Amino acid sequence: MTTANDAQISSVPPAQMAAWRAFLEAHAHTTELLARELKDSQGIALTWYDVLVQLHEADDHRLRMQELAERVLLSKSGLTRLIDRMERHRLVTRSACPSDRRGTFAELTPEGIAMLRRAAPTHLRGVREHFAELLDDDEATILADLLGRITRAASDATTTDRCDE
Amino acid sequence: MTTANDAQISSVPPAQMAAWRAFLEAHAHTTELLARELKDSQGIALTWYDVLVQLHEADDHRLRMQELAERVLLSKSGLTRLIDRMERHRLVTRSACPSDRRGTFAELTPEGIAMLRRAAPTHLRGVREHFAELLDDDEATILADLLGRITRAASDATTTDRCDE
DNA sequence: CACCACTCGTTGCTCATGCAATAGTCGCTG
DNA sequence: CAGCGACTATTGCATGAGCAACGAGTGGTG
Repeated sequence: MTTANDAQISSVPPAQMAAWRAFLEAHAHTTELLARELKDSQGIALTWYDVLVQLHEADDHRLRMQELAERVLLSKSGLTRLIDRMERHRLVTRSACPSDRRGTFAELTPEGIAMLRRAAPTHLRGVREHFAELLDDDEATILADLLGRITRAASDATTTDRCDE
Repeated sequence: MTTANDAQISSVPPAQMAAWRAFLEAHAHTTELLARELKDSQGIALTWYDVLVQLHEADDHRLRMQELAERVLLSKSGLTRLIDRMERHRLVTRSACPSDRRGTFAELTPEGIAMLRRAAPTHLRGVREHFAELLDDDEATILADLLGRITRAASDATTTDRCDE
């Protein structure tokens, strides 16, 4: 396509490629470790914990399904089943949205709050031990900045590529 | 609830917590984007591409199942099925290991190599566009260093916690 | 050389997730 | 105010992945 096919193949500079691989490895290993620690200590999956946190941070401890799906980085249907399972375990409940009858709220139950309180120390200890303690404040700030830049670019690409791709 | 509990709950400093969330978001968005680009252009999943790359980099374009599983960050059984599917598509073949009759090699076929050549430009363009171009060389080096540190700590924790947990 | 603990890869099972299609609802426009 | 396009959540379906159990094979020890 261009003068050299090889130029295209080697088009990611070595330092950036190393960073990319380090990024993938770090994510896989840390999340696997955190997921296992949480499962072993409380018997719940990381996705469940994430739902509990998001709901806890929301007004009235509840969110619309769509909004929650975006926050926990899951598809709508994926969230529907996840909330099904958590509802069976009494950690959340569904309730109708009065102002829009299409809408459904997922809301934290007292049991859900209790579970969050039990799980949080385990999870936060894990994040601290396997991530936070390895970074000083400056490094953490730099990291958040770099990764925020990457997220924004990816989000832009996702929203715009309906048109320009 | 109490001062002690709060201390535990807030035990990850803000800068590090922000970095952690940025880390999770960046990973979710970039991998989803890259996976979709690869699927749209070549019809293959990111895991397939990863297998092709790992085999291509290996001596004789082949690896033992176990070794390959570790490199593509998948469980043994997960890799078994993945190689099943790729074998059906003629991208890889299995062959016996002569020196250890328990062992199996997964080996790249010519079709596999061809697929890799077709997919690589798409994927590398994606990595460049959505990741590499957003970092200068110094930033990439810093990032690889920080994340490498995190990976090493997680790997250590994974291998040692059979004993100390 | 007989045994035994370990390793390797596969299989059965279960769970988790995304896509496409669907039913119900909303609100705008003619 | 009737109708239509857009949106909300759920469902059917197919795929993907891990855990535990298994059968075959290996290598070290008595």
